Amino acid sequence: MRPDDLPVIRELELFAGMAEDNFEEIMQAAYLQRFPPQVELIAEGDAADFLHVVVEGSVELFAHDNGRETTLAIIQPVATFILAAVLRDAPHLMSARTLAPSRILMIPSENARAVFERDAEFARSIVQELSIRYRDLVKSLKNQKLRTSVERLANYLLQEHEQQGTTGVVNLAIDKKTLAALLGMTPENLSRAFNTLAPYGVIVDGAKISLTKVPDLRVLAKPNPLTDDPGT
Amino acid sequence: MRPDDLPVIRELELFAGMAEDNFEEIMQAAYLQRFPPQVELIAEGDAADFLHVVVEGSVELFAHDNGRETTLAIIQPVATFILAAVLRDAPHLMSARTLAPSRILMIPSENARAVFERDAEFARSIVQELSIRYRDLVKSLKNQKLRTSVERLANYLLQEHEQQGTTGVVNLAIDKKTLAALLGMTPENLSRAFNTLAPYGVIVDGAKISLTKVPDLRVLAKPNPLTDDPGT
DNA sequence: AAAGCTGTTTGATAATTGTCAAGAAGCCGC
DNA sequence: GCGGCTTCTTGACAATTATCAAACAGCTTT
Repeated sequence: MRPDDLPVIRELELFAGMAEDNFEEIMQAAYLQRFPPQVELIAEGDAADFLHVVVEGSVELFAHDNGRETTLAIIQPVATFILAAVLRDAPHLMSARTLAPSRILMIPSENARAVFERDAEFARSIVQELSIRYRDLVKSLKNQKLRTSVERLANYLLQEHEQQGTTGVVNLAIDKKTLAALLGMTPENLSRAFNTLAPYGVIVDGAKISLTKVPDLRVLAKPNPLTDDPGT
Repeated sequence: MRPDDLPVIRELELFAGMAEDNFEEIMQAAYLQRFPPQVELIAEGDAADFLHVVVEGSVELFAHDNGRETTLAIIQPVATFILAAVLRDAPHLMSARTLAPSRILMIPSENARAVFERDAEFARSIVQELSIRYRDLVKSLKNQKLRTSVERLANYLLQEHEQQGTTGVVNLAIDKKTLAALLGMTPENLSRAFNTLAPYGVIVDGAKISLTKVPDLRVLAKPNPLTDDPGT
């Protein structure tokens, strides 16, 4: 592990409050590994042997059923994933693969659970983290059930637009195939959805999306904090 | 509160392990109330003032967006709901209404959080409960994104069939309008989905559904523990 | 029994989304 | 530069799902 990685991980909300010696115990059992893109880190149905932390790069959580595949979330650094499976010592419900070259911290589940049992501050953080993740999932489900694919795309663009600094340009961090899966549609349909949004000032140039009529786009998208705002 | 309610609540996994005096503190601050059907207990956007426990009856969790409404879950006794909002002291993402005449235990959020801060056993239980709920939501999202409406209905019937004792008959506990919303479709479509399942031995007589060709139905539904089995 | 509910079903039609096939655009290695 | 590759887009079509309108069934009320 690089010396400058540790403080960054320490500052993750999940670890920030815990006792120093517990943090050290966890970190000594953990190891940091580099992965190239498109490596499957976790497969659905596997046991949850490690709590994962994306330190660098990005990770896609996806799932199969029925011969189809969908993307459930994209994890950006620095964040943990598959916490619930680790805490319940249950099989993974989702698979995970790297999207970019990534560095992943892997904490053996047993160590994470052991420290959780005795460090009240860590337990509190876990509850907060889980609650946030739960609520984000509720939002995803509402998004999926209550909106059309064009509306989902419009809201995604507005969301990214804000997070990227409201400059009038959105850079897609993931390729369009993955974005389509995340938004619950086929790549062909995503392409058509972008065309549908052209009259609302959405100009596509590869991964660079310009938004020239944000107010119009907002009228179409009808963004709603109770469906869109992540992390609350 | 009825004298025989307390032990039932005490045996909920959420409360089972906690210290007796903490349990008493929570229960003294709480109150149990009766509600007729179709009463809105919680509205989206409201503050999470109480942790709710369905002691008797049933509760529907639903949400609005975009002028549409969908059902996210049906809560059967004895179970808690809206735990995540309470823990984060954040606005509700879902509304809740009684479906049947119900008795609801309402625990002031502050008391729940206070005891959570000091009772490690309670904290542990909350983490387990939250993890289960998180995983159930992942399953709902997979169900919604990876299956057609007919497949969702088929799996719902098989699921209920098992839970009701595998007798060849499923009794719908909720009306078809609500079931349609839960499965993410319109009532008209649910009606047609039942017709589609007729060749697979699904016979509808009001709320009584007979399954005469379960193996055939399973071939169509392709049930998957990682998408269907609740509470793991 | 008639009237008025609510919940459900059916029919006709439209909107949305997916599938299959092919073309276009960009990128990489040689 | 030129293939050869991947990614994305477009077109034609099919499947799925929703919408609107009407009919029907089972209630309760009068």
